Amino acid sequence: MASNLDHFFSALADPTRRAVIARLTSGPASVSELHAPHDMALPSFLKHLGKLESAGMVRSLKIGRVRMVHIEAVPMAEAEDWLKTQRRIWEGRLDRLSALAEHLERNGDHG
Amino acid sequence: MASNLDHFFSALADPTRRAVIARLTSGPASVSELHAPHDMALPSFLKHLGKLESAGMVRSLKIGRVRMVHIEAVPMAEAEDWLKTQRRIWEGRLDRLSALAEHLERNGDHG
DNA sequence: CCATTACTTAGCCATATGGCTAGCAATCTC
DNA sequence: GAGATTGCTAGCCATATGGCTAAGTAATGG
Repeated sequence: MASNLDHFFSALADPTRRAVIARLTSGPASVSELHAPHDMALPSFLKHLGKLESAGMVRSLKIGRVRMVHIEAVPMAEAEDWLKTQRRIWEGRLDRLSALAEHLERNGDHG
Repeated sequence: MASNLDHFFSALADPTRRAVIARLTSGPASVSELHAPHDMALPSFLKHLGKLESAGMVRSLKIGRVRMVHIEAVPMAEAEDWLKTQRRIWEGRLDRLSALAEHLERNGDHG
C-alpha cells in the first residue's frame, strides 16, 4: 500500500532533503545549484532529489543540459495536515481538562 | 548529528507508527492494547514503539507487568512548525509572484 | 507454586538506504 | 569538432530497517 504520507515523511527524514526543500521555497534551481552546498558526490545527491521527486514534493524539467527543479505544494500541505489533525485531537483532549479556563478566556474575547 | 527532525519525520514515515500516534491521541494505552490491531508479531511491534519513544514522540512507564504508553507534545509541534515555516516562505513567494503579475497586468504590460 | 500474562532480549534474514567511483551521454562554447 | 559542462547510469559497499522465531524474565492469579 504505502500511503503518500509514507513517502512524504520519509523524504523529510533526511537533513539533505530538508535543506533542498528549504532552498527551493525561495525559488527554482538547477541540479548543480542545489548540489553545490552539499559535501557529497553528485550521484549520491541525485538519489536525494529522486526521492523528493518520487514523493511528489518536487518537480523538474530538463532544458538543454540543465535540469531545473521546483517545489510542489500539495504534499507539504498533506503532511502538515496530518500533524495538525493529530495535534488537534490530542490538544482537544487536553483542553477538556482545562475546559473552564479556556471557556473563560474565550468569553474574554480580546482578540 | 542527526537532528530531532530526522527522528520525528522518520518515525512518522511508517503507517504502523502513525496509527499508534493516532490511537494515542485519544488517550494512553498498554503495549498489548496498542499491538492488538496490528497483524504483526509483538517483537516487531515493539521496535516501532521503540522508535516512537526514542524520537521522543511517546513516553512509557511500566507498572507491574504492564507498560502504559502516552503521547508527547513537543515533537509533533516541532515537525508541524518546520512544515508550516517552509509553506509560509513558499506561499509568500507565490504571493509576491502573483502580486507582480497583477501589477504588470494593471500596467497594461501584456499583449 | 505453577500457569498464564505481558512484555523483553537475542539473533536471523531480506530488503532499503545512503554513500562512493567509474564511465556514458548530451549540449554548450570556442 | 574538441573540450568543457551538466547530468545520468551502473554497480559496489556498509549499515539501517522491518519482519520473523525462540526463548527468557517478571508480575499476577488460582
